[in-house]
Amino acid sequence: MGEQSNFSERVWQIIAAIPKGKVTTYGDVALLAGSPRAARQVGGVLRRLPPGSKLPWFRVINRHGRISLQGEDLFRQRDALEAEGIEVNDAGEIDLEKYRWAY
DNA sequence: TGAATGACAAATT
DNA sequence: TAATTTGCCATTC
Repeated sequence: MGEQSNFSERVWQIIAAIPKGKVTTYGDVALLAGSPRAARQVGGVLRRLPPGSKLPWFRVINRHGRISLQGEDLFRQRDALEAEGIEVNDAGEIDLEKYRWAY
């Protein structure tokens, strides 16, 4: 019971460390977690977060600088990002050059 | 135990 | 340049 895999633990810690007002990519989180080709699994971890999670999951976007979520979830993520000063256009795109977390 | 899943990314068309 | 396919692998069922 309770014992989570090392990968999920790492992902949670890394995402918790993303500064407010910055974003990072699924690929970078995977890299930092020690599994460079597990970007897809990072998304998997976030997808399974409980609704009330305090983790800043919304600071994670894809390598194109775009929000990967669709529908209502896309709007929720965009609003959360804009709420901390990050510019997001109507297509759900963010300027990675400007907001990327330099870890 | 194994097949299915998928909030990605790189390669190929 | 954009769309599609392929590779990837932790997790779930």
